[in-house]
Amino acid sequence: MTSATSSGTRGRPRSSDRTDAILDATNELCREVGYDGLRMQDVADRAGAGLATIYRRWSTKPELVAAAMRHRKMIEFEPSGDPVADLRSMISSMVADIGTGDMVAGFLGAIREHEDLRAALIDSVMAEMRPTLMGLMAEIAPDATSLSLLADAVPGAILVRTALLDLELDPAAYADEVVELVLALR
Amino acid sequence: MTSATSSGTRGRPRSSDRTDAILDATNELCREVGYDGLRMQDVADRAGAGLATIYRRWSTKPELVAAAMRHRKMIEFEPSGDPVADLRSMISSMVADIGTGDMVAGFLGAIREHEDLRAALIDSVMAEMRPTLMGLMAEIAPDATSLSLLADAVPGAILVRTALLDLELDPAAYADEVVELVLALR
DNA sequence: TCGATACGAAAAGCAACGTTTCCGTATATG
DNA sequence: CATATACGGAAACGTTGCTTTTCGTATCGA
Repeated sequence: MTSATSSGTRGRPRSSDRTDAILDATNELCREVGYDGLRMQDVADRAGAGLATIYRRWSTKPELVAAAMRHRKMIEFEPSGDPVADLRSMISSMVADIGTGDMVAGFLGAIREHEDLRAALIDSVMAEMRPTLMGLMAEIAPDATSLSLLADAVPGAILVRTALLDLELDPAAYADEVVELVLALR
Repeated sequence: MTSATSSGTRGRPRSSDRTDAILDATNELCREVGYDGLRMQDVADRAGAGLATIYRRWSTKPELVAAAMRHRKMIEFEPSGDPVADLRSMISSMVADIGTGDMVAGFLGAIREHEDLRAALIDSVMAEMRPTLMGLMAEIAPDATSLSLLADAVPGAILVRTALLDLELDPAAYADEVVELVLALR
């Protein structure tokens, strides 16, 4: 039931089974209760692991969360050729991916203190998304000069509405709002 | 050196001097280190007060911070008649007021747990600003249909750039970006 | 089979910090 | 003047939650 990462070392190798279970549990809990609400003991319980098994791999909570963030796969996005439809579907995924207010809120506090966590969050949430987003918008409104502002404002409004105002955000409806704005820039 | 709030009660009255000093210290420290970084002991030290003097007035940290938030005066804003100039100046003030990333970041985590704190933050930062912002944008681009999205996206982009990306945001430059976007919607 | 290491479970260790309490002193009402 | 409360300073209390350690057992390489 285990696949070993057989190095040249002696003794029982670590189970990549356990590693994945822990990272998955971390991601699930992050989404459910946010960074602050995440307890190491809860991660262990959900993964069916012991605390020692976690700390053998990552030495602190932010390191674990950063690793978990990098572990989850990017939003898969396959362009259909219709930039408006693509933009719409991408924004929808983005809303769903950013998730509840709880999730993001705590992170913003935590990344102040842990640079590696910030990097992981940005890589996982922003870095991949931003060029795609700008590319699609540029296809729709080629002459618009404010696209880099929009690239920050589109996720920013999600943040304001979920984390600050605590609204339930409908992915499709939000996508429509953004599409309408970009279309107005043609 | 004190002005008393002489109620019908007996004993030495509380000094409004001390109340103001504590609220001011709270606001200063919030701006410097954010909500999470704010220590009750530090508030007391900066205000030259004792912890008992704080807790005699507010029973918890979030209550104190909420009170401090409501205590600071709104952004004063006097319309000049030129909506573009007014929008520019208003956005500038907004960037300066929202302040460093530290400030907002911790708040987003804290307001999840303290509804009164959320209300104070929204009243102090968003409530006053939003109608003014939308009004100015509507003057500039009367036919635009995306103004309510922009009303969340404009502060949202500030959030993303300061709290998430940790960029230094130049108030005037950011105001220019927003103005340019709104002008494109005419 | 032996030695080294991993595993889950449980129990300490321990540091931070909000909150409370105590002290001696100051300042109000009556 | 007597009483009640506020004040600053400092110490104490209590909780929370990350991190470490210990235990008996399991699983790998040699």
